Order: sequence, then C-alpha cells, then structure tokens
Amino acid sequence: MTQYETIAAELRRRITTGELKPGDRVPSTRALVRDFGVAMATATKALQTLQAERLVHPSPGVGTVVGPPPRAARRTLRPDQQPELNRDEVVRMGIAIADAEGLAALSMRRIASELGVSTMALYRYVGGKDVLVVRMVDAAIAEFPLGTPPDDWREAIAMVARVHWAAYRRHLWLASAISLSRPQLVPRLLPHTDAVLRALRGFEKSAALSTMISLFAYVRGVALVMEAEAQAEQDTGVTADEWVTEQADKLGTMIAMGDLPAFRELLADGFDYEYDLDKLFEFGLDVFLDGLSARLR
Amino acid sequence: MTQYETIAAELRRRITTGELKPGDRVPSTRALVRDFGVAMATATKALQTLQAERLVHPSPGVGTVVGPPPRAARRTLRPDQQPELNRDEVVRMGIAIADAEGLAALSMRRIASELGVSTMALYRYVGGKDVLVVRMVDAAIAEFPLGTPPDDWREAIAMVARVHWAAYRRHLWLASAISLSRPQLVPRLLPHTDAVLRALRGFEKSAALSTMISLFAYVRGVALVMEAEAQAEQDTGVTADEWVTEQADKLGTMIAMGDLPAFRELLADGFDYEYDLDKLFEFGLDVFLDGLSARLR
DNA sequence: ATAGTGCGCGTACGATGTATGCGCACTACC
DNA sequence: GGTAGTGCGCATACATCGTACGCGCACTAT
Repeated sequence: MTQYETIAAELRRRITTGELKPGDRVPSTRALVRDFGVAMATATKALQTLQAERLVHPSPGVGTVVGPPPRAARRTLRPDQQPELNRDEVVRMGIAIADAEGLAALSMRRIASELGVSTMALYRYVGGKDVLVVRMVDAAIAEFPLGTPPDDWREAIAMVARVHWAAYRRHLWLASAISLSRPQLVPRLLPHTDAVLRALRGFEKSAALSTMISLFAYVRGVALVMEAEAQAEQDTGVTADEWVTEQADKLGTMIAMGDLPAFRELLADGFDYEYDLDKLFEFGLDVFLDGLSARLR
Repeated sequence: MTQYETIAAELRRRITTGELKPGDRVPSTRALVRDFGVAMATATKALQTLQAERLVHPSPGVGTVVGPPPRAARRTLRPDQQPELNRDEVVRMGIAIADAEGLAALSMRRIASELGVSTMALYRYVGGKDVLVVRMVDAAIAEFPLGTPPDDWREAIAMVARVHWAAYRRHLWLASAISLSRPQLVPRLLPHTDAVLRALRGFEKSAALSTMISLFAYVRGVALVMEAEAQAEQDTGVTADEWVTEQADKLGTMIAMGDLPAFRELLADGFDYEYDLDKLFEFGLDVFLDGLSARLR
C-alpha cells in the first residue's frame, strides 16, 4: 500500500465511522503534510482519491469538506437555448427509421440528421447505440399492452403470444433487436412474462419456465423469418414468390442432382402454397398449445 | 438512336441472322467509314460496342472477327507462384473465427491476416462477405449429414430437428447467419427439408410445409437464445446465473414497482431453475410433436 | 471585473466492406 | 528475339460506422 493510499484509508475510516460527519472539514493538505510527514504531492493525491469517490469535496475558501459535492445549481438556460430534444424523441426517431428501412439503416448520424441535430448531441440523451436499441425495444413493446388475460390458461398464453406477434409484425426489426440485449433489462417486457407464468401456475415450476421460453423462442423464430423476408424484399425489390420462380432453374438442377424425392413430388403437381406468415404463426401456435394440453391432461 | 448505335445494330443483325458467321470478318473501321459515310471515331465506337457485348473480337493482323474472344490460355504458373489458397480454406478460416469469437468478430481483414494473405486476395475466392457467410452456413450444415431417417414420421422429423440443434450447438453463429441468406440457396440444407417433407407425406401438403417451417423456426429460436447467452458471456465474462444474481436488485425494484405476482412468487421460494438449453430444446420439441400427433389422429 | 468551471458538441480515430486501377509477368505477334 | 499488348493479383483508397477526446464558450461565483 502506497503512502497516499494509507492516508486515504485512514481518512475514509474516520468518515465511515462517523468520527467526521458531513459538513466537517477534513485535515487540509498542509495539516496532512505535518501530521503524516509526507510531501505535498502525496497529501494532495490522497485528498484527490477521496474526492473521486465523492466522499469529500473541496469548498473554496473553506477547505475540503466531508460529503458529496453539491449538485451544481441547474443552469438556467435562456429560452432560445432550451434543449428542444429529449430522450423519447431520439428513441422515437430510431424506431421510425428502423421501421421504414430496417435495423441496418439505423445509424447515429442518420438519427441526428433526421432530427436536425449534430451527431454527438444524441449522446447527451442515450449513452450509446446499444442502449438506444434496448430503449427502442422497450418502447416498441410498450405499444402493445396486455389487457386482462382470460382465465383459461391456454387462452391466456395464446393471448400473450399473439400480442408479441403483433409487436413483431408492426416493428419488423424487433425480432432481431430483442436478442442482442441480455445485459440490459427490458422493463416493460416483464408483465408479459409474468402473465405467462401466472397462466401456467398449474404446471410444475420448471415446466412453466421451459414452456414460456420455448413459446417466446418460437414466436421470435417465426418473426425472424418474416423480417428476413421483408428485408430481402426491400433490398432487392423481389417478393418471395417471385424469387422462387426466379430461382426455379437453380432449384430444379439441385433437385435433379440431389436425391430429393419429396421436393420433386411437391413441385410436380403445382406448387401453390399460400405463403402467409400470419397463418403459419397461428398454425404453429396451435400445435404447440395442443401439445401442452395433452401434457397437462 | 445515334449513328454508332445504328451501325452496331445493323452489324448485330447480320451476325444474329447468320449472314456473318463466327470466324468471318466484320467490315473494318475504314470500310464502315466509306459505306456508312461516318467519321472514324463513330465507326470505332460501333465496333467497340459489339466487342463489349462479346459478339466480336479484334484479331491483330486480321481485323475484327465474329465470335467471342478466345479464352486466354490458362496461364501456367511457376511452382513458387501456385496459389496456396483456395475457397475451402477461406471458408474454413471464416468458420474457425466465427466459432471462436462470434460473427461480429468476422471480418475480411481478420480472415486474411489469419491466413497470412492480403485482404483483397480473398475476393479472388469468395466474391464478398455475404457470399462467404452463405458458404460458411452451407459448409457448417454439411458437417451434419442426416443418416437414414426412421420410418416413424415423428421420429424422423425429431431426428432432423436434433441434427439442426447439434449444428447450432457446434456453431453458435449459425442461427443468426442462416437467416440473412434468403437470396442465396444453401444447397446442402435441401436434403433436410426433403427429409421432413418425406416424413410428413401423411399430412395435407400445406400443413406439411407449415409444420416444417414452424419446426425450423422453433429450433432456430432456441438456438438464438443459446447464441445470445454465449456471446454475452464472452463479451462480459458473466454467466447467465451470475447475471441474474447481479441484476437481482434492479429486478427486485422492478418487481416491487410493477404488478408482477407470479414473478415474485417464483423468486420467493428459492429460484433454482436449472438453465439447461439442451433440455429446454427437447422439452419444446416434445410439446410440438405431441401437438402434431394429436392433430394427426 | 475576473477567475474558474463544466457543458455541449465538433473533430478525429480506428474499424469495416469493397471499388478502382496499377504494375508486372506473361503471351503472341513480327 | 524483340516488343506490343493483355489481363491477373492485389495495394491503395473511399465511404461508412460508433464514439473518445478535448476545446471553446457561456455561465457562476468571487
């Protein structure tokens, strides 16, 4: 332990034990030099350490005082300098851009220019892009409150799943954004998980949790298919149907070369599958819920 | 239509009608100047247009000849210049990096430096990053061939799902990479889809397709949870369990503030859920398959 | 009046994917 | 055997990204 750490520790002790109370003055630099027999630089460093910990603060003309530095008086801004921006506005713009052009088009510079503001100004409100995305997720989820869930457990968790689906549908980027965000909580998602857990009280506890995660994973999985499709269509201007017909040749040769009997059969007698992800989602959801019912019985 | 376009069109007509056959000489620049009454520059431009279309090529000392330019003889490289790189090597290195550090760490420069090669040299073999990723996906899938599926339809599609799961487990990046790739086919994935379709021959055709997509979406959904967890652990060095305990305070206040009875109840009497994604995957798969069975009956 | 302070944001850095175009080794002709 | 020409392989350079850094200015406190 260096000398300045020793001094800092001693003063820290006096403060935490109450020997020095908030408002009291700690020994001045010069007093420390005298009492501990150290150089000025060392004494200064010790006090700086405590300042960095916000245990003490310098009070001009008085000395170094115990207690955190007083919050600087809120600067009164002249009317023309009132910040016309706030966090919600940034988050809203982020959502608007991601909705219109996908997460890939979302950049700090883009948001800033869209808001008529300098890029770095955003960092006054959102900390960084990752944090912004988490806030976007939270805000997007909040657009779809749950209402009161039905009594029937099956109806209840179906409702939550459908609400999620609606959110993913409205905000196509949501499915990929929500995964990137474990280190951050999404507060307004908690009511959803709570609703599912409540509905599944009849199940064993670990089964209830597994059910919930599986269900959410499924919904997000289908939502990602939807997102990929939308993104590809936007990038290339080609819909899924068109793409299939375009790629028919390549697919044809692959089928011919590989050993894909079921595929060939499927394409043989008129491939007219209606590619409707809403229906697909409901189908898988039904199957899953049927499975759960069987299990509960 | 400009003059040179007129001339080019006329020559093009003579070639496509067979009036001029491959090997024949088209009129020289000077002949065109004489016959069409245009300037040298115009005649030259007309011939250049056709050259760009690879309909004709200049043959030194002969004139401009119908037919595509002869493929340059394959340059015989001296032994010390034999390219020591090939596409598979690039793809393999891409997979190695993504396995070890995630898709985010995958960059063209990184691959190149890891291979001891200049960055742009990679573009001789892989076209671009997107294409590379698709090839990585294909290669990763190919590591898990299907074997012969059981007769029982349920066992058969469970097997395919488990093979997918194994692939996702081995290559954590696979779950996010596989979605980005609609415009490209993943050839060696087709046998998997074919196996599922074959197993579901008993179902109505559209139901079979919906089942397949739902199932794959589910598997990938769970795999993405796994990937996010692994990535977060690598980035922050904090496991999921540790994170939960770390965030307990924040979660606690959220629970206290919000109205989350089931959550509170869950945490109240000892939260000891075993967070095992393999088991979770099997659980959800079972539920889904149970649902399908019920539906088939 | 003047010294000091901290806020807001402009500048700049280190990444990224990849288009562009240059030098050079080689081929094909006189 | 010299030489013109060609195309391959890759170094350089550009546009984009997120954001660290630190400067100037407007304000507060003396």
